[in-house]
Amino acid sequence: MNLIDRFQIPVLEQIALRNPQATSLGKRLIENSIILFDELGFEQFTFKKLAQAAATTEASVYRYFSSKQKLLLYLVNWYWGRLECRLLLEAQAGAPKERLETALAIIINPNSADLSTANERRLQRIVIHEAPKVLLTKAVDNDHQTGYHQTYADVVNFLAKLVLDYQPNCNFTQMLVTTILEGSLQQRFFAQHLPEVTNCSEQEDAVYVFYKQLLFKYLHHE
Amino acid sequence: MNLIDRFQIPVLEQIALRNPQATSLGKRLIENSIILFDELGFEQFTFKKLAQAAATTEASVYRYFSSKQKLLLYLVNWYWGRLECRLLLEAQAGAPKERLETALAIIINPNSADLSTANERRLQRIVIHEAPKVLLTKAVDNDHQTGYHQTYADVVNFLAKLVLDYQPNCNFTQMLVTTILEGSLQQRFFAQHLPEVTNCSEQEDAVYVFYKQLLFKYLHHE
DNA sequence: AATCAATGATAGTTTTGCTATTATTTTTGC
DNA sequence: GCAAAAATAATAGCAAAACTATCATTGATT
Repeated sequence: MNLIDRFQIPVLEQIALRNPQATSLGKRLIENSIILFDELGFEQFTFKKLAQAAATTEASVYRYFSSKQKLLLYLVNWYWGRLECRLLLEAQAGAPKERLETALAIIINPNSADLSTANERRLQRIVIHEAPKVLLTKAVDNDHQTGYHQTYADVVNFLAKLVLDYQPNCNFTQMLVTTILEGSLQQRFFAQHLPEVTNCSEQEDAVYVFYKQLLFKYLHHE
Repeated sequence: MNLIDRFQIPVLEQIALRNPQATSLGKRLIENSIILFDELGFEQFTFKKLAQAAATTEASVYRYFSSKQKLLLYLVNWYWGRLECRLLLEAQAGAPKERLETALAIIINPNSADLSTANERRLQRIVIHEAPKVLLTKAVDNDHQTGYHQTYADVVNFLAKLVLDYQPNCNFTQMLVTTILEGSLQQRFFAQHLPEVTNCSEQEDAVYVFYKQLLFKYLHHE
């Protein structure tokens, strides 16, 4: 077990009814839900299909997650949690500018270490395609109060701190960070599905180049 | 009937089974769906509830829209179509910089003319909260091929042209435009529901100030 | 007056999301 | 190693949502 897998993400235990990482069935559910969410999308995904894929029953799935929304929320939090972990490990040393560049690379670069496995790549696709569906809900205020979006907020605030270390005069730190964070994910979607509204081919990493320019040009002018 | 209401949005007729603007029932459906999508959200919205609100039957609703996804797509296209119309009317004259500033104000400013009615404000909230749910779907490639997202692409490309008029050396025009377009909508959501990841209060228009800075700082450096 | 399109009224189907119950297996404490 | 407890399987069932179908009625057109 490597460092990143030992990183605890506190939110996760609140979202699930019981810890899926602790049992063999639980792990099977997570594995298969990542595959199914990726392949079917949120709308076509059902607990019945998940149960079938994980060789269990619908009722058993409900003992781990009270709804498919919660399950997706669990996966999304896992993504942000691991990203936060990588940021803490890799973007803590060096000069402010260097740390900011490292952080940006971690957030945006698709060729980085944590996308090395098929599941990690699936997980990022899930975040890109499905995450808004558990954020843009009438339940968002309750969810947020319960802490279900705290990991995301933590990532934003970690990055905001890096920005302020580099450029203490920056006025709209969080807006800058979320613009880059959300924008870079969105560009990947556009690149694949609405190519005429973006100018990034997925190979040469135009997304990284653009957002790096955007970030540093904005900060240099302050 | 003012100028903007006479502007034809070609996509709309393809999305609906029959033109809802042409009949009294159709208009009632549109009116009430705007209210209901806004108040219930996409998930809780049903054709049964819409039928009840518009004093008709579920079957009749299905004669106008084949699904609630299509109805939402219709409303979202309407939003972008009207925005495109305003851009064409108001951002065509003057120096490139001036036109770009006007366009930005049209896109971002919530106090502008087209948000004067309650329904227009509802429509913008719907675009903010619900639009991703008909974009981030497994049907997106089909939808896009059918032209269901063309109005959005048109808006993006209109803005991209303004950017290029102002700064012909800009490399990532579309990425810049979508970043601002999507970002500014998202900030309104954050402001209301996850205030700690943004720094805009909704009153003094920080969103406009920030994205204007971001845009022009990026372009001046080219 | 006859016709045709739009709407109303009603019913029915399938799927999803979820709950409940009981049986069986597995784990845990002693 | 055994009893108790917990987890899971197996199965059934319900309410609502998302449609589809049918036929009667109204209302506009010519």
